[in-house]
Amino acid sequence: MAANFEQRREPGRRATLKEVAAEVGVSPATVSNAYNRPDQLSSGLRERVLEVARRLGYPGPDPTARSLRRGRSGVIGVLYADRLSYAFEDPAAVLFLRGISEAAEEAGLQLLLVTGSLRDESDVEAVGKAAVDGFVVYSMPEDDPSVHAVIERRVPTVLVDQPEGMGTPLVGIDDRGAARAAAEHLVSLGHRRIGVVSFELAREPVGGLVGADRQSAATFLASGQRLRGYAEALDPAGIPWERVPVYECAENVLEEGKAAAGVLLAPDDRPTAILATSDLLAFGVTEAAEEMGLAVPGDLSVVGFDDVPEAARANPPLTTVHQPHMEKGLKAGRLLVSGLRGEDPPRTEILPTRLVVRGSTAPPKTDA
Amino acid sequence: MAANFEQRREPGRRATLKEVAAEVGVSPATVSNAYNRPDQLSSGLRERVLEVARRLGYPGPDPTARSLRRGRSGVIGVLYADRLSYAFEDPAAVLFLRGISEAAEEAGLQLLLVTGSLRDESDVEAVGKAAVDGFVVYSMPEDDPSVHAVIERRVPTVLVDQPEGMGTPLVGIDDRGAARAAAEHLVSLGHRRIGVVSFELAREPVGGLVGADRQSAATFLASGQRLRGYAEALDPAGIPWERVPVYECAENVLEEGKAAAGVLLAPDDRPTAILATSDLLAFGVTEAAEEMGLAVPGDLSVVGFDDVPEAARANPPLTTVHQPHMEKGLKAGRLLVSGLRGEDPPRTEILPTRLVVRGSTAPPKTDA
DNA sequence: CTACTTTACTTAAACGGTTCAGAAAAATGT
DNA sequence: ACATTTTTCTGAACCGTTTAAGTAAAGTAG
Repeated sequence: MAANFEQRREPGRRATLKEVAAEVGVSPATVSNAYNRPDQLSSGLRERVLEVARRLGYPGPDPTARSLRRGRSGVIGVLYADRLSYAFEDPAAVLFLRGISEAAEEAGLQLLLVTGSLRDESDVEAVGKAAVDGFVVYSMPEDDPSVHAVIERRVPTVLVDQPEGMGTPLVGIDDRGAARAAAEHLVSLGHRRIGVVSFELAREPVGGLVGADRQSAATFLASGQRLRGYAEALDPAGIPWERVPVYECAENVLEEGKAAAGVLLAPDDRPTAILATSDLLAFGVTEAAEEMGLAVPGDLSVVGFDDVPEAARANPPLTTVHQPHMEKGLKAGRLLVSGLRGEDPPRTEILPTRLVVRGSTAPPKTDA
Repeated sequence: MAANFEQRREPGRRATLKEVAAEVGVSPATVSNAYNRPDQLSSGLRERVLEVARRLGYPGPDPTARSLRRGRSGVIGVLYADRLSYAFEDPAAVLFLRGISEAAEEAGLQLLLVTGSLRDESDVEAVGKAAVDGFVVYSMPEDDPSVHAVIERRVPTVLVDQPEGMGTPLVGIDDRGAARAAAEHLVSLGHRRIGVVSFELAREPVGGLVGADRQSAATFLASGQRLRGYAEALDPAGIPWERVPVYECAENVLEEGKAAAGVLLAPDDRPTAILATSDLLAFGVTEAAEEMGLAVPGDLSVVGFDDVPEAARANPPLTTVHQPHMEKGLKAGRLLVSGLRGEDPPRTEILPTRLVVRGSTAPPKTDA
């Protein structure tokens, strides 16, 4: 008795189930049942167990031990390419996370944010160290070691915005078709000199103008497909893709969009329109243009991609490709959940997109 | 591709460390060392172990088992009041999460998002079921059972925007002082008829106008303190607080702000200014006002709280109280990390705020 | 009052690793 | 060649639970 009392006061050490059992004078199994299967005990004893637990400061069954024994953790991991902190910078990613967290809540699961392998090799471990029942892999280049690590883990997985891989369920959009529509919009407005601003093409982004070789080597599905989509619209319109300058940004952030614009808008035969593969980059382009004294859309049309909420509120409102980010997260999450239940979810879900024409695009000025 | 076939995951059990050991013909300890302490093996044997592991499809030590044995999980939990999906709706919360995730990355930890107890009782369990080494509790009413559950868990914890509790480290701002400044700003502009829009005052928000009794019973620290701050500025200015209408929103979302405005702006002696306890609510007020044909700031001044990035870009730009959300997350995260290391972190960190006067406030129209 | 079902617990074997205290073998010093 | 250190690997306890299978006692049917 006295010993137990002492233990309670001891800082640091928490009581264990076994200790509670000893104190009550029952077997550990009974204490476990008190928490997990109340119907297996007389309610009197259960009360007594709970009461002793309280007295001893036993916080309930240890989650880790329980997970080990039960074989599942009740957690789903989200693998994101960039540093976690960037995930929160991109409104599209935030929306996606929101969708996923909604799916997680539905299923009573929790969300573990797992940082992808950035430049650093050490972070591949993170995937192996994550105690999760399954993964959602969001927007990673296909050659990323972290993605490989996820596959190696052999847990249910859903890929998002990625090439199909080994029969893993997939959620995505028709990047190529959507990009084509964006480019066609510019063509139909009469633009002939067009520049492209893309985010990372592959794991090690170069940052700067890139040629066809690098473009076709893109391992970041979204980038690669979007560029192809642009090409498919421009080429037939008599705008040879080889002559279209493509700037690869090192990161999907506004600042990089500005930098890109700085380069693309420099030459004398400056483009009359810019296609950006994300709204964030498009905002950067707009900002840079305005700083250079170019009016949008008067002197320069800008098209984004994503249709984040800010796009509609921007000044001018951004013409962009809408995609259902939150729904993408929700779908991905639900697919994973059904995978966890042992069901066999549909292989592929392609979500619809649409071009939203707003105020950032207009016919080019007829150069006098 | 043939490679795909090869990698296609075999159905059935994953190999365990023990099986790998058996196959290689060494003890489990050696396999464990191959992964965790390479210096304890001859490199030749290590190679052999890793090779067999690969062949058997052993994904490396199970994270859960490892956590159990090691006594730590490498995960920090973030407890947020609302449903997880709402956490991503409030830009302030997103910024905070970003700060936290940065701190987590610094320390090589992962982030588990734990949903607080909403209305539902069942979610208190979530806290007990989370396999984490510590918690950051973000902006919860002090009487919330989840918060209590966290304390019960007896793991290192950092409270954010909350009353001090049991010697737990705390990160916050001077809500009262900041709110006072906001209200004083309106007073100095000459406003006499002022309305207040607050988010939840306690766990079970009422939604509607609330009297002094409920106000003083606020368990949501931020709300309570901000109201007191407003009162401290208005009372001495000859605007008796009892006469100031206070509308409690059921949730911190734009729509609720609109609803509040609908009520507050209805009467004949409508306020010339509104104090909102968050920017999100302020946006709602502005939107409602404009729909009612009231110009901001011409007919109505609006002051927010938080200074989320959108505040500066809004139309008109919102006058609001700036607080360093991301830094708050960063600080909280770092405090927790040092707590996990067994260090004894400072008890309390109060971060600075400042009133940012922008375009949504102006002197009241001199009613003719 | 006997045979059979329930109820209320207990036993003991997992779950999948880590780690500390050795033991055996190899390397080093003298 | 012998004592000593270093390297390489093993044994076994342990982390804190859950759960299938079993047992004793109590309840029910006939």
